[in-house]
Amino acid sequence: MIKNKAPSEATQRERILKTAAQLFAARGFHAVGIAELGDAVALGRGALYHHIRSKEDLLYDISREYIVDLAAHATEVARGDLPPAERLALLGDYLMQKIASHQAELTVCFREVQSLTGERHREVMALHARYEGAWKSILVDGERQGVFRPYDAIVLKGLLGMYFYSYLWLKPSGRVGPRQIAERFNSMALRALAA
Amino acid sequence: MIKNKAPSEATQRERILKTAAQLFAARGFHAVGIAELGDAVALGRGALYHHIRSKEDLLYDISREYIVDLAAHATEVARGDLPPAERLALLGDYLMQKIASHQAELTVCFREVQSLTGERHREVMALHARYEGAWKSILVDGERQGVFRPYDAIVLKGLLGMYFYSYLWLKPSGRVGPRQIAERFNSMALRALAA
DNA sequence: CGAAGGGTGGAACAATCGGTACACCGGCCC
DNA sequence: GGGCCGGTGTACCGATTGTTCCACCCTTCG
Repeated sequence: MIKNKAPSEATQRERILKTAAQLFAARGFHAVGIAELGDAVALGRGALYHHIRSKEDLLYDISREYIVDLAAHATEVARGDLPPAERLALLGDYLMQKIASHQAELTVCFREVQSLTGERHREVMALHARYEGAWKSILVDGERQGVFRPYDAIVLKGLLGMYFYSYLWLKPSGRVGPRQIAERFNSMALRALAA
Repeated sequence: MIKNKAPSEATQRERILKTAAQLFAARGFHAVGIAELGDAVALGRGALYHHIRSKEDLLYDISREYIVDLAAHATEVARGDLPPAERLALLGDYLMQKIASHQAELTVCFREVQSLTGERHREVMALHARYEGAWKSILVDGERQGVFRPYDAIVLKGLLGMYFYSYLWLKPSGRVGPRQIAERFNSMALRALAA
């Protein structure tokens, strides 16, 4: 039956993607070999290659999924008609939640982009730019409405760095959860932006 | 003469370190092979290994030099008796200047630490912690003097992320120089910290 | 003039790299 | 029951990995 086969295969692939993300996040894309990944998922190389196309595709699939998700959410929120400060807080919340719930994947997405090549690299970089563009449009809106200072690309880079860099130090078992972290970062951002 | 030999050898080694830093920064430590590095410096593998001990030592030397420098400067400034806001600005200035003037090396220092192993990894991580500790002590001082809000580790992480992340997007030929970037980041930090 | 020694290039090392080919197993449908 | 086929393990591919070894070259010094 298709019904029995499909889910099993899908979960195998998801398991491989998850394990690969953890290994890549911990030691770096090029530092992890196919053999090591095979051991980690308890699969021979032949079986492994039945589920993936290539090692780089693995990195591509992991990175793409999450930056697409972030960009889609941010684009939607940016287009809304909420006050800019609230839109910005929504982006901050969502970002911190994603990093906290999928830290390995987002570490890969942020830190290992450079290991993609050719068209795949360009595509993922374009998605990163799209995400940043959504933030920018909110900052520009805030300026037009007179609630934010004049838009400054450096300020935007600084804010994104503040949120992004958390993939490095976030502890899943930390005392303060992602919601509280987002709250503090959001209020820092708003204080920095307030006209 | 020793005088003729030593400088030549020293500059050879420095040239290797600089080239390695650029390659590691552009494509990642494990993605760059010794053969490629040899080509880049126009040296055979044998000649190359006459100047370095191992590939990982290359990464260690690059990382260590700059985090030691940052930590030393930050520790000294933190111990000073300037107002906390000014001490913080000094750290921000120095950090941005270093990133701008040695972007490849600091990219390696920040992004490739994970590729170090064993004792070398622990040592460099400890230096990073030392650097962060200097920032923390300034924030705590500011709290005691009543000029900063109560110390919050999350806020510190956010501020450091804002500065650090610039290794990714900084353009040496950018319109705004590192001093102006530091100025804006510093004022953002102070607005976020102001009691 | 000969010994010495740092600097160099290149061969060779075992190990591992990502990826492919193929034989086999087990449950499915006809 | 026989053919089919997705899933799997294993052997193997050429290429490249980091590192070592050694013969050479050139300068310097005795």
